[in-house]
Order: sequence, then structure tokens, then C-alpha cells
Amino acid sequence: MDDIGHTDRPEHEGISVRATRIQDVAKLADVSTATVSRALATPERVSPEARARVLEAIAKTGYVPNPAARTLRSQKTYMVLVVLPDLANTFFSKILRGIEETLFEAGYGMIISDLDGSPEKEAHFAAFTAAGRVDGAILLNGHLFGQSREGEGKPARITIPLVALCEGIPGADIPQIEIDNRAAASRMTQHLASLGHRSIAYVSGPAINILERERFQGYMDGLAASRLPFDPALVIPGDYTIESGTRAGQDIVARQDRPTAVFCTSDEMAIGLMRTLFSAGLRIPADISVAGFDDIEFAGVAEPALTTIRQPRRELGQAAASALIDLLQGRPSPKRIRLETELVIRDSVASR
Amino acid sequence: MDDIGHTDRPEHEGISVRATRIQDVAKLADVSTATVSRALATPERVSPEARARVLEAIAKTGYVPNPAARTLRSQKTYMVLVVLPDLANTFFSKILRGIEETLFEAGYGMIISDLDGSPEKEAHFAAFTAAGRVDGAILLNGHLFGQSREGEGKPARITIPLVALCEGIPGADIPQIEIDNRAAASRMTQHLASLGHRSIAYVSGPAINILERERFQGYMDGLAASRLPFDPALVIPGDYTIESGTRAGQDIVARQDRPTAVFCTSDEMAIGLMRTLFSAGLRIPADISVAGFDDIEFAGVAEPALTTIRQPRRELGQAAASALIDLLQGRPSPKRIRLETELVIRDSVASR
DNA sequence: TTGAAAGCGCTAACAG
DNA sequence: CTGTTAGCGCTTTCAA
Repeated sequence: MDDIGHTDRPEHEGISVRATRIQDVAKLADVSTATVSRALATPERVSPEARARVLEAIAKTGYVPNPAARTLRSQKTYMVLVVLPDLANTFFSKILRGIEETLFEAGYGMIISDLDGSPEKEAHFAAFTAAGRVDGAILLNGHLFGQSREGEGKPARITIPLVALCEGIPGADIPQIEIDNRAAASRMTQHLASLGHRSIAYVSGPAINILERERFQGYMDGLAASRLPFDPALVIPGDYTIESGTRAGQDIVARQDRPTAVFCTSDEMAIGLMRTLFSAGLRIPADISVAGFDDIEFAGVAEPALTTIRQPRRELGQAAASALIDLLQGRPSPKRIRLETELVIRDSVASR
Repeated sequence: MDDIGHTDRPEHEGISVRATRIQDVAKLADVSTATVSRALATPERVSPEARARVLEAIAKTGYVPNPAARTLRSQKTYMVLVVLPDLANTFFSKILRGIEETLFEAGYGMIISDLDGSPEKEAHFAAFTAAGRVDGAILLNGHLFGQSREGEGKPARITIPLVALCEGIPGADIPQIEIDNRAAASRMTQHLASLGHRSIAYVSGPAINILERERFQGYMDGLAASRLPFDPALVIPGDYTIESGTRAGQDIVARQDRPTAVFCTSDEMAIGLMRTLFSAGLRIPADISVAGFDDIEFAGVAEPALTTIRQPRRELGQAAASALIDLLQGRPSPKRIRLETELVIRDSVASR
């Protein structure tokens, strides 16, 4: 049936093709398999001599424990699921690095789930999680797993530890790791106002999005703190993508009475918007200032270089992973962690 | 010890907290566990009645097979490892989608390994692979796993099916999925030449890189086909990153005798380079033309929009996954697949 | 501190 | 077509 199967025992040049098992190590070290297991998991409960012999045997054989067997017995997978809305968004890559680093140090592996806006994918990963392939999950998508798929069967209940990262999940009683979106947006708005801008447009994220709601609050706060009136006409809808930025640019170009500054709530939108303004013959920042949010890689090489809000992406990932590990190991975990952002001043904003 | 552990049996509101096992389904369907297993794996070998009862019982209980037990018994993980040099590079995200799609349809999951230029990470994933956590791997990093870590112990031999994607691995007898880098680079070079450019600079990738060698050959081919002489001074070293593009730009700005066109072998470099040229007061494409390679998302919204080579990223991913699945299921797999690229003409290149 | 022994939940070999 | 049975390799009581 399986015609690529290799024969099991034969030794080629002294190297057995079959993987070393715990028994082989035990035999070589002249101890029981239980002792080998303990030498690895709880070395302090094994005599130094036995431990040394086991370690030597492991080194000699290149033994690596079989994870399936370990998982089956201990009911722990040492795997964590990371759920994100869109892997293509460069914003996530550094966060993933931070997560992976911290997880790795604690002996956990990471499985990435790119939802890609597909409900089936979400159902799939919910089932995956329910099947016990992971010990916990970090959610970057702003909501919990969908519960069941079109009523067939019981919803597989998810009972593993969860952590929400970046997009808080209101109502869910799990640790939330995030930045203070409201304060950051307020700060940028005030920065623009302090430079003399009195007509500051706001390009939003998707209306349902929690980040959007917080950043919009911040925009309002900033306006108020700068004693600027709120003008609904200056709020332009977007969804964080390049394309929506391009569309917002068209909207602005078409206006008689243009704002002097535009605060885009993502760098992607700012870059798309700048392109449209530029094509229409507007000079940035001479004619109009543009600010972004996130500080992705391309923000610094955009033309002009983008003034934006930097999120501590790696640290966000690390903090989320740490919180999850705490939970996984039965330690208490902080309910909410807020990391600081930074206002990065470049060339796309000028004073008026 | 584990103070977050839940009690095992108690039923809350009729729902058992403990996961359903194959035994529960068997009992409910009034068949043996073997029949349940067969109804799932080889339905044609089970009578329609038995199958119906099993399916019903599964629906009723929400049974999901325990993957650890399945793996332990069958020695198959239904997991594939994808090794990439840098997850932050936007070039890879669509490829990953293509891989994931195809894998998913065939019932395989995907684990991503971001090497991030770290040899330890590589050793870690080599061990991971050797430990039998995955059935096969797709390598996007241009080489096989490092063999052992500083001589301690035997090198864990990797014997699972592998596929090389994008960066071919010379000498390795595994399927290679790639584009024709040489032809694509030649085409771009000839495109520039056909527009009247006679001094075409080439910003390279890392010298050791196989892609670089192929693209450089293509550049030479294109020059020859256009009856243009090769001038070593026009080859500027790069490493595909934004920063190296910026540096290449400085090099060009500093020259007395500037090329009229620059062919960058990655879009990142082209974007970094354009920024430097722009800052130095050069107009693109009026003063100097710039071309890229890859067609990443930002190429279309760069200022000016970048003329480049589009790679069929999703299809590349799909083809690699298909080839690996063939191998995994004992079918013959094509040794080499080359997908077509496309010349995308935008605004960063003008005729001379 | 150590070993013996009992499974974790599943699939595959072997009968029937 | 179906059931019985024997493990896959490990961790974890339990007893010494």
C-alpha cells in the first residue's frame, strides 16, 4: 500500500534507520524507561549518576522523544495556535517573531492559522483546537471561535486557555494584550493640531472593529484637547487596506474644501492615499499632510517618509506568549497588559 | 500539580467535558471501534447501514479523532513543515496561502518555520522534523537542513519527503518548483534595452544565492540578445532588502556617469532605491528608469508605480504542495516544475 | 531514588 | 463485512 515505505530494522553503515526509542536509551544506560523519562522531565528526582548515564546514552543515540506518544500519554501537545485575520499583512510578521521566540524558550511550538476571512477556515481551526492538537491559542482576530457549523452535531467546546492580542475581545474573560489605541490616536491628532492643522480628516478602519472604535475615540479626544470641533464630513471610511486608502484619496481629491491633514488609521491606507493625492498633483506635505498608524517596514521608505505611530510589535508578541504560558502552567496571568506606543515623526506631515 | 485541571467526568447540563472517544461512538452505533475507524478511513469497506449508524453517532457526539493516538499508531502526522528564510518578507505570504489551500484539501496541516537567519532555529527544526512531528517538508530557503549541531551526538537523519520551492537546491534529488528566473531576468533586461537604454545597472541578490546566479545569467543573456556590452561596473551588490536598495541608490547617486536604467532583482530593493534617488532630486522615470522583480503588494502603489516581473505566487505554493502530497502518498512526483512569469509594465520605466 | 506495569486512543493484522 | 486483539512510545501511578 505504501510503496515508499522503508524497511524497518536493517542497519546501513551502522546507523539504524528506525528512530531511537526510550527503551533503547534505558537499556544502554542500564535503567528503566521511567528513569529516562524522569531524567528529562524532573532531573532533580533522579540520582546524579543515573542522570549522567542517561544523558550519555541520549547523546550517543541521538534520542528525541516521540511527541505523539508523549502527547497521548500526558494530554499535552506543547503546541500553541496563533489565529490571525491575514498573514499577508506585514504588520503581523514581527508580532509572530515575538510570539515564536517566547514560546520556543518555554518549549512550545507554534501553529499559525490564517483565517483569510473564511468562515470555513475558522470552523476548521475550531475543530482542530477541539481535537486537542494544541494546548492554548493566541487570538489576533478580535473574536472567539465560531461555535458550531450549521447546526450539525454539537458545537465542539473550546476549553483551552486563550489570550487576545491587539484586538481585545470584549466580554471574553481572557488576558488581553494591546496598545492604548485611544491614547495613541489622540496623540497623533494633537500632534497634527499642534502644527496648526484645524481641518484634520480621519480615515477609519472597519466600523465593527474594536480597534477602530478605540482609535476613533482617540481622534475625538485629540480634537477636544486641541479645542477643535468635530466635523463628521471629515471621517472617511476605510478598512485598513491599501485599496481603501486609495479610495479615500479619491474622496479627498474630489472635495472643494480639502482638509489640510489626513490621519489614516493604518500605514497601508496612508500609502495608498498618498499615491492617489500625488497622482492628482497634490504635494505632500506642502499641500496636505498625511499620517499613518503601525509603522510597518514600508513606512520609512514611502515617498515622503511617513509620520506614524509605532507599535512595539515584537514586545506585543512576547507579552501575549508569556501570558499564555502562565495560563498553561497554571500560574495566574495578568488580565490586561497595555504597551506603550511611539510617535514617529518623518516627512509626510508639515506645519501649516 | 496542575491546578487548572478540570475534573474529568461530571456532566454539566448534559454535556460531558471529557472528549468523545472512538469507543463512545462505537457503543452508540453498536459496532466495534474498528468499524468506526474504517467508516472514517475507508468507507467503501463498511456496509452502508453500519456506516450510516456510525456517521449518526459521530454527529450526535461531535466526535473528533484524537490526532496523537492516530499518529502514534499509524506513524503519520498529517502535518507538513514549511521552511522559509523570512516570514516578514511579503513575498511569501501568498505562497503560503497556496500551500495551505492545497494541503488542507488533502487533509494535511501546516507548520511554519521562520528561520530568520538563525542556525539554532534551523537545528531546532531539523530535530523537530527528525522527531517525527511532520510527514514532509517544503523548503523555501534554498538548502537542506544542517546536519548536526556541533558534533554532539549523531546527526538526526532526515528521511521524510522534501520539496524545494522557489530556490532550487542543487544536488538534492527532490522535486523543484520554481519560475524560470533566468528567462524572466533576460526578458526585463531586453525590455529596458528595447526602450533605448544602453546603460542598464543590475542590483544583485546575495552572491551565494541560487536565484541571484540565475537572474544574473538572465541579465547577461538579455544584454547579449540586445547586443549590449557587459560592464562589471554596472553590477551593484544587494541582498533583496529595502536597506540594500537604499545603499545601491546612494552608489548610483554618487556616480558621474549614471546608468539610464536600473534593474533591481527584488521589489523591496527597487522601492528603497527609488526613495534614495528621489531624495537626491532625480526624477523617475524621466531621469532614470527603475525596474523590480516579484510584484509584491506595494509595487503597484509605489511612487511611481513599479514596472516589475510578476511571479505566480499562489500557484507556486499549490504546485509545491501537490508535489509533496504525491510523494507522501507514494505517487511519482514531477522532478521539476517551472511556472510562467509576467512582465508588468507600470510607470517607473520610460523610453530614452 | 527506582522499577514494574498500566494505560492514553487509535489503527492494522488477523480471524471469522 | 466485521470483531478481537495487540501494540504505537511514552508518562505516571504505585509499590518497593
